[in-house]
Amino acid sequence: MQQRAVETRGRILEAAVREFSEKGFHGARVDVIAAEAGVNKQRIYAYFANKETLFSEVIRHIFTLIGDEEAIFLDLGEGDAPHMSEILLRHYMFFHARVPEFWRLLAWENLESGRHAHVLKDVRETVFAHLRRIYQAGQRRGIFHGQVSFETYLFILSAIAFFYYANQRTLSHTFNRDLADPAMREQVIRECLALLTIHNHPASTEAISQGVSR
Amino acid sequence: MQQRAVETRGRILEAAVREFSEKGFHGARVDVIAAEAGVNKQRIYAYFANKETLFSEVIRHIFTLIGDEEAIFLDLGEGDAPHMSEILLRHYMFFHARVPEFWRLLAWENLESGRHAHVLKDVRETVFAHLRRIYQAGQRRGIFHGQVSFETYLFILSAIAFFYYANQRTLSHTFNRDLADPAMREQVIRECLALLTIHNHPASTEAISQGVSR
DNA sequence: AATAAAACCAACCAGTTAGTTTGATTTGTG
DNA sequence: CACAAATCAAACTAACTGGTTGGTTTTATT
Repeated sequence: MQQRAVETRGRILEAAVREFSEKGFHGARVDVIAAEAGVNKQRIYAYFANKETLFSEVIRHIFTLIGDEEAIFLDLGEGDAPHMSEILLRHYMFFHARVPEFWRLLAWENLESGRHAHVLKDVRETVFAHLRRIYQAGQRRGIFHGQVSFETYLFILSAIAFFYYANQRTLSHTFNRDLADPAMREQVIRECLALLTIHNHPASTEAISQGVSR
Repeated sequence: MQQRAVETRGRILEAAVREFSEKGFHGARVDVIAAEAGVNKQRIYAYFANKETLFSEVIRHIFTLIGDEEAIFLDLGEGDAPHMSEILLRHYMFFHARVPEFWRLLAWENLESGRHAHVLKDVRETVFAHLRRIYQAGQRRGIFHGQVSFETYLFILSAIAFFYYANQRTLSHTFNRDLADPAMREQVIRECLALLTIHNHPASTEAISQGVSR
């Protein structure tokens, strides 16, 4: 495959990510992807067997991306346990804001088929194993709840970040608050961290949620 | 409209709820809805202007349902504050398990358009106002965090329940746990409640998450 | 029994869409 | 330059799908 062909294939994939994440598998149009990529429709079928294969590649592409970005967590050590919740929550919140294609495709995927769940697992395994060790060390030091497993802990953090974006429209309406506003997001992050942090002295809680410089 | 017609319209709506919640607006097929309702396709257009109107009715129907079921919270009083988190979390977890059409349609709606957000707001306003009063009274008694608003509190509970179901496939895979198993669900509920409850004595946390008879 | 609403049957229409084909043109490389 | 890979243009097919139509049958009501 020549360099030019590689680039064309790449442009198709990028356009497909946008189209599929916006409208899902059934709503997406192959002709739109071709137009958006500035490419002849025929080229799509030159590089991808059919619409479904293209969709699979899109999922694989975007699921790999979150795995790659999570790699920075490998730099964390046991000493980072006290502010690990904040680091993780901010990472996911910002990631979802920066790459809305991810949470959208994840949502579509869970609604429409769920055939690509294994991809997500594969790209995250290593980092999660690393984080689990830090968490368990933190548990022994009393930073994290003894009865709350690492899985549940990470589940809650993921749930907060995902739900904040995946239900932004309905939430903004229901609570009469504009969740798209960064200031609002900052407030929610602080409050969530306050709720998830163990406070040894329940009376004084001013120290928390002041943010950690990164 | 005769009684028979009312029933036919009802059967169409029920079939439409199933079809739309399974496949979303674009994936759903009018012919399938007709077949599932055991009704002639023509009847659909006798009672609903078009596919989009039918979809709106479906959303309205299912959004009203959650509002109706939340009405039992009106029986709660300030004395229930200590176990309010448990009552709410269990309610939403069980509701999502019993009526998967709700979280699915909510997810579709947020992905596909978001035009019906106001419906959800309208049906929940009254109950939420009631719960807010209990929450704020609880805050004054130290049961809930002083810095965490009622909105954020309810947001987290909703996020946990929604995410647990909306991402069940990917989560089960990633964490190597079968979230469809009721025992697993029970464990997650307990751990989440442990994480969300204020513990005055961080060392002893056995007392919590033993469940509250309802 | 008469009437009208409700429902059925089945063909049909028009627009859409994934995927193909044919043939011409451009571009990079030996 | 010569050749092959890459791309374009545009028409085409076959299946699908939302919605309609015309004529017939069933069912409830008076």
